[in-house]
Amino acid sequence: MNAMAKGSFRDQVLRVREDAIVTAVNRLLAEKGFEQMTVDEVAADVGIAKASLYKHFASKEALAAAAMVRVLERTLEVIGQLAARREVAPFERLREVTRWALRVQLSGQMPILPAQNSSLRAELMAHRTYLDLLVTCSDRLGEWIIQAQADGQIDRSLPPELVLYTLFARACDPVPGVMKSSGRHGDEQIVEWVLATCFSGLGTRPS
Amino acid sequence: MNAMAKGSFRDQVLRVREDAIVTAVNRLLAEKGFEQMTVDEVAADVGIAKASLYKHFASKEALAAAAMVRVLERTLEVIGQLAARREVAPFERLREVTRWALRVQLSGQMPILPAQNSSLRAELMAHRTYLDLLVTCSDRLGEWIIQAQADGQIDRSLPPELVLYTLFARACDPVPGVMKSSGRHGDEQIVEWVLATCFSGLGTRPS
DNA sequence: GTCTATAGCCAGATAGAC
DNA sequence: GTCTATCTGGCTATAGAC
Repeated sequence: MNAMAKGSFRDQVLRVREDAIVTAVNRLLAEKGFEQMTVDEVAADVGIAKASLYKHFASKEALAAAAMVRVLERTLEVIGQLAARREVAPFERLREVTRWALRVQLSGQMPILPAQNSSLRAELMAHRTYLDLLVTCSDRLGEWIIQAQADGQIDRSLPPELVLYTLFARACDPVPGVMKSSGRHGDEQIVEWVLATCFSGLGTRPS
Repeated sequence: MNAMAKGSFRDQVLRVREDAIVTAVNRLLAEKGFEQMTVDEVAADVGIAKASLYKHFASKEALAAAAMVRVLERTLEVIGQLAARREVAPFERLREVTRWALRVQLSGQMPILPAQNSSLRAELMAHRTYLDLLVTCSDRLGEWIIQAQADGQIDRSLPPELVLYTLFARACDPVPGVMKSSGRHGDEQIVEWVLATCFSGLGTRPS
């Protein structure tokens, strides 16, 4: 939480440690969600005492918020990279972002969407950095959605917000995980199938 | 749990009470999920003491299992009614089942899909009635899926199990609830939009 | 800043009177 | 079967020594 300066050696050690904490939290959030994750597990995973965790982060909610912030930062990086590729149409950019999210999900590193009633929800809604990143992320994706609708590549009768929520939801969908747990299919194959159901739907095109 | 006989008056009273319990559990499962639901809430909602609940159901997991069983029974009823309408194609039947599930979800009565790691999961996997209903339900939907693929109405490149999981997942998707919470759209409109994203996808058909 | 030990709380489950 | 009162265990968070 502190130690933003990267000058001294001690501070760098601190940053590395906090990064390890956030990584552990991120993995546990992906595995079991906020309520089911215990601070003891996080401490054990990082290899330090629970009390030490609380020297870095004020609460369990703060731990989760840090992980959510990092996910959003990475998402914005991916969005930025795609935005630089001017030859890629908005519709394809949305597909690429979703593809990236599905891969992260299948690798067990996508934190579960905070439930509508979670105690986490309130804290996140008061977390400036998180909210700012979320809004930025939504805005950039929202632009692409509207452009894709103008291009005739996304159904114009769908409200852009519905499309946005649908993409967010697909990033946390249980379906890829269930398919993976059968052990019969590779990650890339699952990603392509889920992408197909998301963008093309279950039905075939009428000829 | 007991009192299957409907003979005596006392037993009927018991059945009505247990039905009220299951209804409350069902609502709370839909609202907050298994882990977030507390037995105290259930008792308060029914209007009896917590200890009395445990005279009817052995554990919190047993409460949830009863609710899940009832949902599956109702699902099978819907499936049975659709099966009787021979003029409706399998693809349309799948859409109708999904439409029904989305309506139940929006009315706040669809229990949340049990998470892969939940303590509930283990108990359900040992619950004969639940498993039997789940398998029956999956088999009947699976038949329709395969027929719809043979009819060329569902993408043949998708594994039937993926289609099945996708339909189950859509019944518990957070998207309809989030759309409803904005208060700007009616339930039926939301149902149609979500059905469209599910069966036709986000993209428009190439002409 | 790290640890051990523990406070404080809450939720699932039970005891025992009626 | 229903109640009140209580037990038990697990979890967040903190005290205090080093």
